[in-house]
Amino acid sequence: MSNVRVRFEPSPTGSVHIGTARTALFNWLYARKQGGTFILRIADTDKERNTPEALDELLRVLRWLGIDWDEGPEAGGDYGPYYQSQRNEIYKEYLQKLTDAGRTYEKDGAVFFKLEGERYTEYEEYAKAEVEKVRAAPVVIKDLIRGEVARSEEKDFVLVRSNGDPGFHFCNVVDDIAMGVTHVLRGEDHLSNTSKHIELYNAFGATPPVFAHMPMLLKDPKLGKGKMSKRDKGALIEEYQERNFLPQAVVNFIALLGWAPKDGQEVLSIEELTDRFDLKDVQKSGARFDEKKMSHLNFEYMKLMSLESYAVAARPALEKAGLVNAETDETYLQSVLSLCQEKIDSFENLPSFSAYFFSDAFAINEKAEKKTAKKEGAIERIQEITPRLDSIEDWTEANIEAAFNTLAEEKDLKPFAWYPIVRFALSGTNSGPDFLPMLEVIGKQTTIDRLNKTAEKYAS
RNA sequence: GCCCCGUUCGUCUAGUCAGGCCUAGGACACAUGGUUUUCAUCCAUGCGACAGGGGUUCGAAUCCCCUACGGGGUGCCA
Repeated sequence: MSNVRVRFEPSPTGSVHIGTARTALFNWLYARKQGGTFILRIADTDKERNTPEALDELLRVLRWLGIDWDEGPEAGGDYGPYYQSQRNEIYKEYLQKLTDAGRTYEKDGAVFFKLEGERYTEYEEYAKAEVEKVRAAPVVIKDLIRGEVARSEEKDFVLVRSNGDPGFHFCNVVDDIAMGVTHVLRGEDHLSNTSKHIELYNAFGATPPVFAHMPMLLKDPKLGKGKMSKRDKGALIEEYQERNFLPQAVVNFIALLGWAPKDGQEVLSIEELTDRFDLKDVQKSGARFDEKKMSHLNFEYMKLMSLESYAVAARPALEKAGLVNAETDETYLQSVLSLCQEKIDSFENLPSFSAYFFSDAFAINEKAEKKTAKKEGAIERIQEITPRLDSIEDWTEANIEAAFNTLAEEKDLKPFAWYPIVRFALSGTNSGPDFLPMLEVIGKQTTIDRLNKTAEKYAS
């Protein structure tokens, strides 16, 4: 194991944003690639917004994505506690160090960090007020993605709020020092704040970690400006869970947001991602999320699955639609699914595509109805083929095909004359899986019943 | 306002560090055609970008400067 130590520090305030998931993933990927340690640290200092349910949800989502942690909640570790709400003694201790060094002062009940340098006041447009500023020496941020970035802090900032809670910048740096964090990978929104953090490292006499600021995930321009927010469509991992996306597809997709492997391969398992991952290949500019590409990746994974695991993954969507239940015969389910796997690009579309295999109460497509059942001679076609099919003893694809061919020869037509109307009678639509296998799977009795029913219904 | 980061097809990106191999490659999307005598699969083809301007150079997507545009920060949020 290398000495690389990275951490992911989410605040458990509800659902998991796709950008949060990406930050977790990139930290995890880096730790695994380097043989380092991945720490999960919970930023739960805001008591009103943090709930135990939200924390459970967070852990559940991480596990669903296949992200595990070496230190943190439920995993333990030598640098705990891993909840910021339980680290007050440590914060007090570190605050004392700064106070002893003469780097703090109190104002309005809060504790501020005192920058070093010449002081002056200036009218600031942003604050719309005269503010005190400091000409502090620039600090250099060593960033694996952006190179060296120089920036100077110009205002003292809050360490401990007037209600006694330590603030983000302070907790962040103290925890990273105390936990021996070596690399900090986070969103670009923290780049400007990093000069505060380096001021703090310097004040503690600690060596800053190596930083890597990842590009922002941007909102679809049609929806507005700026970074993607939790309210935007596609922004929440939970949405993909509900829509029965495959976790490996979600992981693959978010890994490709702001990063690309050198060899250009796009469909990558989490092992292959780990193997190829390199911070040098992370993009500098913001990335926009494309649901179509996400679906495409999902389909690629759906096609790669064995029929057994495909069936396992398909069940939730089919059960939600009320088409299958625990009693549904697994062999039948798999034979239906074997027809769908190559055709259908998402589990959320599976129920509408396959409903008629499980229920007689399937929807009737009006366009298909017009093109088949309501056409001249449709009933005759059904009446011609039904007895032929009924007389088949061994209901196999080959025998079914033979029945159609024999009839077609007798009538001097092509089997195609019967296919569409039969497909419609069985499925209520004019599209679906390959025709003959579909009949075989549906079974003889159901086929005959539906043909008779359709003939009756459109007889007048 | 000030500070920081960025800018290659509609989108994700390769190429930029070490300038010529780039008439800029791939993927998704889209369009057309084909296969599947169904289709949402599959195959083929097409469409489509170096933000603009100036420099440096024999030569610039690649290096430098300016402008424009985008993003972020500037919170007793994280």
